Amino acid sequence: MPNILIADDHDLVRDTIAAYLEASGEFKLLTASNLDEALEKMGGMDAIDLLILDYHMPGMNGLAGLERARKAYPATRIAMLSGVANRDVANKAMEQGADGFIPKSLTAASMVNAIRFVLAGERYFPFDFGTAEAASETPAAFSDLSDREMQTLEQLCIGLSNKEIARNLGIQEVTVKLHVKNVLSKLGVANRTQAALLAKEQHLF
Amino acid sequence: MPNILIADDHDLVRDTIAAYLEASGEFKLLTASNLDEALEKMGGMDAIDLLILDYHMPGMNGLAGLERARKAYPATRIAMLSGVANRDVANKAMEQGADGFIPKSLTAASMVNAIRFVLAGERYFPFDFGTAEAASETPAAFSDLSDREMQTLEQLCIGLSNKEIARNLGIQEVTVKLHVKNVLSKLGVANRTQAALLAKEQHLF
DNA sequence: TAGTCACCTATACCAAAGTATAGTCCCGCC
DNA sequence: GGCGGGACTATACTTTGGTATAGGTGACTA
Repeated sequence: MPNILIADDHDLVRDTIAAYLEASGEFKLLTASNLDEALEKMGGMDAIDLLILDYHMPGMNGLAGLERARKAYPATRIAMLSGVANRDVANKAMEQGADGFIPKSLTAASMVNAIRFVLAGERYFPFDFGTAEAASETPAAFSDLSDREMQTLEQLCIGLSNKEIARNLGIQEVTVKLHVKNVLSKLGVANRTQAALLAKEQHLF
Repeated sequence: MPNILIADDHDLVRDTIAAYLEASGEFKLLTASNLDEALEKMGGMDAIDLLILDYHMPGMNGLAGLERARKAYPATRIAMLSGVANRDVANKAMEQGADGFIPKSLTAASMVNAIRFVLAGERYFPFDFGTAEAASETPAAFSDLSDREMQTLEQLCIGLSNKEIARNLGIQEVTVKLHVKNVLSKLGVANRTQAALLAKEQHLF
């Protein structure tokens, strides 16, 4: 029977999903409440066939945690679990070596199918997830941003001033102003606060 | 056997929790994916003993949805379910007539106990939840804000300018500047963007 | 009654944010 | 080669944001 290790910081969610999967009689479940605990348990038991990681969980830092897990266990199948991530995040996860992506909008039955799929060696990616719903794909506006503009936006999202951003990026304040102006017009917002709020809402940083 | 209606927009979370509860053999479960659907199902079947509402769900608008549900069904027991809410939100939920508060940090077994509790006519509130963890209680800084300052902060959180805020609150722009200044110093942040981000991070608006 | 506090307004000043225009450099592309 | 685009800088300007100080009102309270 395949061993599955599921890591999610919400005990309730993790335990009930684990119980649901175990009830199917097809899998053996282990759980962890953060990335470090998950990696540790992997070490003790190398017979884990599938590692399921919650996108929002201590130690993850977005997709950085996925990379850590992937490097530590290049052979293990890894699936991402997320309630908020949009399609672009899912795409990036797949690029970074995830074997599957399970949005929490999936039904429980579909999740089981997805897991069977991944365990069979396929990669599971629900291309249709969230299509019709509101703003599930990163709005086109964000992909229009150039590299520098994106970096600037990232700094805006910590509430930094133009001067601080200039120092951090090693450029002049005037240049930052230019980038900020472009960001605002490309995102269609009126000021830096709205830009930061919008980016945060889309879970970009 | 008591009837429970659980409403959560994440199909996966809702279905697995429902399955878990049903597996206990103590309850009969119904589900809904948003508040309107939940209220509708209540109407068709007035034998619902417990309504479980996710704090973040279409139609909820924070605790406004709880109030709607409470008004529509004054006699039904209602519990809130949340993965992010802090203790202050939980307190407010209890004040507004919730009979229980279930953080997702609870274990599955504790949730069942909590539900038994609520169905028995008690009010369930996990006083210890999130005590030791990071920033689970609304930082003191926020409670220092006066009414007007709080209203001003709320407007900041939509990225409005001082002028717009002044118009919305029916006061002069200079006054808004005063409120903003006070908010910044009370929250210990450098500018309006940081204030907005901080408030959003604490899920205040 | 005096004190305190939230709230509002006013004037004034300086710093920061945002706009506009123009020009340089580099790189990839037709 | 010429072209366009991204990144960067510069100058100059207007608007907004944030600080400082001072003063007026009403409400609640010692």
